[in-house]
Amino acid sequence: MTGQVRTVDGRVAGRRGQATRQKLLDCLREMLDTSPYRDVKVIDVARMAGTSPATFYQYFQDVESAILEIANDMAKDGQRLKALTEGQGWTGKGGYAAAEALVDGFLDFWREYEPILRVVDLASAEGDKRFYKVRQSILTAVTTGLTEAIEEVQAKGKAGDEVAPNAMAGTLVAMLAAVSGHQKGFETWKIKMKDVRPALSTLVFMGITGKKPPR
Amino acid sequence: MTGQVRTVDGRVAGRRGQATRQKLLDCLREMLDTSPYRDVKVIDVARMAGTSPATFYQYFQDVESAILEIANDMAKDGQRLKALTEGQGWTGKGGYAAAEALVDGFLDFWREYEPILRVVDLASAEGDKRFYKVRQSILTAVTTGLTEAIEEVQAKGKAGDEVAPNAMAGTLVAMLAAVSGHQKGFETWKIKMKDVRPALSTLVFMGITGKKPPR
DNA sequence: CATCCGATCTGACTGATCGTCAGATTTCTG
DNA sequence: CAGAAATCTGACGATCAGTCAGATCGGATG
Repeated sequence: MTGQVRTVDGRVAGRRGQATRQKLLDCLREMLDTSPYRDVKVIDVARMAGTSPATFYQYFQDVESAILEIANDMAKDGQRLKALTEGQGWTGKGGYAAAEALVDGFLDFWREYEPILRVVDLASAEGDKRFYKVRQSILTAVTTGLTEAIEEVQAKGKAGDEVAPNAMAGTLVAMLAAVSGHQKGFETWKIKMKDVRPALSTLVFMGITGKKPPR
Repeated sequence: MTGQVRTVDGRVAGRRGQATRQKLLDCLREMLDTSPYRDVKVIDVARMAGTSPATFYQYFQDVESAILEIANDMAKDGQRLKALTEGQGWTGKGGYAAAEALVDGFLDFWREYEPILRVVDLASAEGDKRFYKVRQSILTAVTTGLTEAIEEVQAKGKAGDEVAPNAMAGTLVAMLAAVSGHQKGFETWKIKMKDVRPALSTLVFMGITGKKPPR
């Protein structure tokens, strides 16, 4: 799957090439930490990496492609979120703990990759399928996990015509992603993340079980 | 508040000037509908408006400032969302209907201003205070409305140490904004908006009342 | 209607970045 | 160390940002 690293013109990159490429990616990521996406210039990234713009274009089609690369690595790391939906039952006290773990996992993950996820979100919303795919690869795992959990709960209960499990799961995941992506915003405002965590956990729990969490 | 329209160098714009300015804003908005934010060029906007780049810079500092202008108009329109949290009680069947109305209001609003909201979201997350303020002016009204609703419900009930009302409200609003902003994404995927609406309404209702909605 | 004047627009320019390519430089191989 | 392969870069044409002085427009005046 993860084929060898190649240059734009298809040659396989050697040791030195890989190092340069990686350095460019690192610098790009740092750049995104500090500058608005719209203002990230190839020339700045190259300068920071101590190389020339031409070198950048040897390894990447354009800035977007390079970010996509970083995003792919991130998505690989993101697969660990999947585990947070599996294994434990979702009812009762253990269920609420599971909800809390899921929430914390999201918050941490988003905090770590915040600038990249911003770009991924934008590009996805703008219809770029490559980025949409990356975003989905992170969210899908969690969404399907939650979908199964909801289906299980609904099967157990007398279950009338409930909310569609996958819609509820998708909504919960979108909520988690959104709040995670605006952590700074919340804190700049009058809302403490300390209070947001239980709010999220409660909504996740209620979305899955349909009940108020136990105290 | 809404002072006269001024050029960059402080002169008050007359009829012709206002028309030109508006045309530029319209073209910019159309541009954002079709091109990625990062690719929107002043020169293209000017060309589309049948004028020259120099004219653009007569009315706007840069592309961001112009978008901010559009965003401000949008925010003004967005104040109508406030009404959706007021007036009706949130308990029982009427409460669920209110939740549905709120959800629909959000979905419609976001659909209408999608490309602008994308940029507002990004710029806010990137720390641009001007855009953050616009975003807040839309969300705050709704958030405070919901906060009051939750406080009211909690006061009525025996209310132990519940979730912080403003955190819950902020979370619900973030959820609504997120899902609204990814409507296309949901549909491209396997989730129907037809199913998402009740999921959202249910979460809103449960977040406020702590109970499952009545059937 | 001719003239004038402020409002408005634009051609033209400088500087910055993009994206490319041929050729220089470095590293590897034997 | 020579030769080949890999890697890097200076330099270039094209595009866009942003500025300014001067051209044009449109209404007011006599």
